[in-house]
Amino acid sequence: MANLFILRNYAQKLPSELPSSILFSHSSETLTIYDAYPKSKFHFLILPRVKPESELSVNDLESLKSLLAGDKTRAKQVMDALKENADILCKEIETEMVKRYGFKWPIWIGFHGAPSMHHLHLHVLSADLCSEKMKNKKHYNSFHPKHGFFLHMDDVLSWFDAEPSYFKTMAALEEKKYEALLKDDMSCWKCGSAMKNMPTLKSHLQEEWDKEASRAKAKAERKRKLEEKQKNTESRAQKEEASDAHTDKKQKVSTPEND
Amino acid sequence: MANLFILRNYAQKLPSELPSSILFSHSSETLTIYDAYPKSKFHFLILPRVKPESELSVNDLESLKSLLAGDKTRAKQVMDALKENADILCKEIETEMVKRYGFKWPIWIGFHGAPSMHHLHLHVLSADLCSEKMKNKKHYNSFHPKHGFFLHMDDVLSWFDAEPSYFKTMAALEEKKYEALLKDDMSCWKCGSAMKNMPTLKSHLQEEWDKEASRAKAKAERKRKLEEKQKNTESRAQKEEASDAHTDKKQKVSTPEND
DNA sequence: TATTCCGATAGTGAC
DNA sequence: GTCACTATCGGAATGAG
Repeated sequence: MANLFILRNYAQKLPSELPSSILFSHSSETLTIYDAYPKSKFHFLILPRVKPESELSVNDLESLKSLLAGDKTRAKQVMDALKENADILCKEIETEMVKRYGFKWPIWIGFHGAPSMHHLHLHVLSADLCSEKMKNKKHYNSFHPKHGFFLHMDDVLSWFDAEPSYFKTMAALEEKKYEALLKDDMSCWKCGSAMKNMPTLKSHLQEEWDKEASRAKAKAERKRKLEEKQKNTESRAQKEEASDAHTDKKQKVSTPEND
Repeated sequence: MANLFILRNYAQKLPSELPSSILFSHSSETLTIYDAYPKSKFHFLILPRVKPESELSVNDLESLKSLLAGDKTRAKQVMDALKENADILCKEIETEMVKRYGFKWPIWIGFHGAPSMHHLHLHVLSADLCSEKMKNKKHYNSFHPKHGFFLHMDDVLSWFDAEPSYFKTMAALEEKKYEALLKDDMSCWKCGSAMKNMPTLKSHLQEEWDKEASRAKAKAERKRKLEEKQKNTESRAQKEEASDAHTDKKQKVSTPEND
């Protein structure tokens, strides 16, 4: 992504004009592309498409800031379209999580408070931040879910329902304020412990994810065994039913609790 | 030189205890060693030896600052011994310059205003600052002959003959003041032009030395030819003398001027 | 906060 | 200002038309 305007470029094209190595999917209002430098195991961008017939110009769609500075109703329509497609994307990511890793884990959906690249883009990425492309503090802090630079979609949507003065304050999106956040010391987004450099952070994040994977897989294994047991019980019950049709010992098995 | 006390260690040993890879020569009062990380084509250190019978302790010899803070007469004796051996060393370096490079160039003799290594050490180095070991700004500024951090021996000796108040001021050698000099922007010690980074500086210094070498060799060549011509003239004169003994056309040939 | 390249800068550990 | 190692920080170029 040497070109700061490449997203704007994509957003003005027809889906058929974009290679499948870039475009993952599309809707009438949005394009979903692979982030060229994924900062998590799964990382996509959803862009609002630039349409000649739309009342929103390419300049309105420059960024979250420019969008929120314009007509609020039209802004909300763009946000809703992005949100809708993010939710669809999440389901697809989850399917792929199970296929590749055997379990699901959370997904974050949000914007950067002070993006570098032109054209509004919604980040949809898995909650791990484990990636070779995660190379420096700015990368990391920009996706830390509690640090303030990463603006969760649901939080941004809530601004629309708040007091107009609050909306106005949040929508100002002062670059300086957000840029400063990127220089802060790093901490693990999961356990909160201080991380003094990138190598340490990256090892730690890998460990956190490995723990998460172990837990999830153990849970999946318990569930599988329980279901197997239930199945046996059912088939035994069926045999018993067949041989002793006047009794019914079948009972519902509750799903194991989260741990 | 991972050990900050290694010079003190050397200074307390007998010359016979030091390997020839470290010790170049010695006198009753001094040791001349090879700088382990030469910042010029020739770079030596002269250390005052620590002697049990001396009135100067190892602490007096800790640094130029500590030496000048003590008895002035004894300090002057140490300085004179260092100076005497530096002058001898210079002659030996010059001989080696001619042997290796075919010409001589200046040699700097002086102290660092704020040394890191313990035990007083006088730097004797050729005026080029061309060396693989010259790696950063601090290295360079610490030997720049006009920057202030490098204290030329003759200047330091002149303090002894100045007003006591001036001696006291200069002898204070405030570390903070000298350390600050090392952070200044770099400039060529020869032509004064600004040098914005080390690679640029090092190429430039190499060019300066190459020019100097060309000039010196051209000069040496002119001298050689002139001497040859003189020799021919002489031998012709001898022949003429032999054949015509009553005339004397021999005349002195002046050394060519510096350019 | 697009990446990448280059180089300066900063902290550490050395025995 | 000892070195060597690691990592961070800081500027500049970048590509396309």
